[in-house]
Amino acid sequence: MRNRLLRALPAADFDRLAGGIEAVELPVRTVIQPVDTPFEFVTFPGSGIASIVAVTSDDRRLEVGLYGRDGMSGQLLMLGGDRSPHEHFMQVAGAGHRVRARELEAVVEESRAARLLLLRYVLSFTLQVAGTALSNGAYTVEERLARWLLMSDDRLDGEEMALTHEFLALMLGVRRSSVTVALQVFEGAKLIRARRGHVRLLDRAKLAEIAGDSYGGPEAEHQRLLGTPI
Amino acid sequence: MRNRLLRALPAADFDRLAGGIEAVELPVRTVIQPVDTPFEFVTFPGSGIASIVAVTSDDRRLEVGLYGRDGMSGQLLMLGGDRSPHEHFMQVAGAGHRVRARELEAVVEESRAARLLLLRYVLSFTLQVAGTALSNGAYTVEERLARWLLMSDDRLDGEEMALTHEFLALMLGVRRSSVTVALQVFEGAKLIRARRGHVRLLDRAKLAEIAGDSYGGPEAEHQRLLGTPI
DNA sequence: CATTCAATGTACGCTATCGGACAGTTCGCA
DNA sequence: TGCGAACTGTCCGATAGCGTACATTGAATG
Repeated sequence: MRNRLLRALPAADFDRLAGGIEAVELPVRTVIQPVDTPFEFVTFPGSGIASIVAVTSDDRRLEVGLYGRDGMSGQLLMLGGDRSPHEHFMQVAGAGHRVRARELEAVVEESRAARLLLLRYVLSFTLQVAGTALSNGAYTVEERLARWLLMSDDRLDGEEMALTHEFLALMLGVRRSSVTVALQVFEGAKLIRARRGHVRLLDRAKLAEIAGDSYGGPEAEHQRLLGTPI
Repeated sequence: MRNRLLRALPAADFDRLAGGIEAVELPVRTVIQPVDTPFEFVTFPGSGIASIVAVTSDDRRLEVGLYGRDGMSGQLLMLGGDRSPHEHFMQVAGAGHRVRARELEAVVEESRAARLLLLRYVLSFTLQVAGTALSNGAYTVEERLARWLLMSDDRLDGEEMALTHEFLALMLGVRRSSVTVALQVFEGAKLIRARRGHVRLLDRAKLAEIAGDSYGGPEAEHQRLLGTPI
């Protein structure tokens, strides 16, 4: 059980949930939560990365947030919602656990500690989304790409990530070739090592320098509020 | 008392708060909530518009969200936070009420109904922020400006809004003259009436057409979840 | 009523990014 | 082992929006 939220849940609450917890494989492109569909399960990844993507009616897509072992799919459930206008899908393959939304709701209803824990996660998530709004509005493609790589790396312990330029472009809402060029710049500066369909970070510090204020704020707040790094 | 959240609060909870509720004037540029400062009050505007702005270390500013009589300043308080990395300030002057953060926390702690109400507002707010991320990443200045005007107008019942191009540019993270030009286009098409420091919407339907999917989704969800228009 | 300053209109060259196309490369599968 | 599909590199003209500067207008104030 590698998901940080499940691990941080008070033992009594965890035990109450335990019977309903189900291990799941999360291959790349798995849709964890379809658009505007009533919540059935809440998924807690233990590894891999899930993207939350807004879809426009002319079928453009843009990432508004992401999570891995630090989060879960039911952010809006915690706020009293029953569905999400965004799609959640696995951007980097992984595995995790899931629980029926109703069961989690029941536990959270009764346990103040569980509620506070998950709401603090939702807080951290909200800051991340605000950070995405800022990035998209005020930073260049290169800066935004650096931010994205750092955020993903945070959730993967420096593992190599299986990602194509095409996917990255989708996430950032830019052309595929803009990503290609930016990655070349990073590789030229030995900040990353890129191979067909794979990226590994080599120099987080320099990437953070490039990302500037688009990276770091929400992450620091997460650490402060949840008491653990992402 | 025109704030929708205060009005929707169960009578018993409202009465518990009532002693601590204080009427406040909210002139333009009033800072309702300074950056990274522990919450002291939660402000419920009854009129006017508050902007939530992210500030970078090189002092660029960009709006991530806004609220008026539909919202309150303590979004993060409801999630267990004690401060916000964003600045809240009045973009259009108004008036409202405020309560000590502790008092609101105490009421929410004990009243499930109050908690659910305010969390549903936070949900709606989160969708708005995600909408800002989408707008900033995937829409043109004209589309984003149309969205902003509509969102503001929603909170002002068609009143004229006192706004300069400079302020609008700040909100959208674009040049002042880009706003000037876009407003001219709108005025030329008789969608708005602009005078020095003032804008009034004349044709919401056409503006919504221009804004496209950048406007409407979060607003519809708000209606569905809170049971009232914004 | 004159003055001053904020707000607005406009112009110009510049840059990032787009949209789209195409060729080369690598991978997995037949 | 060879083929086809997916991925990556590169290039082109087009364009939205930038940065900056300056002129004009209107409102408020002495």
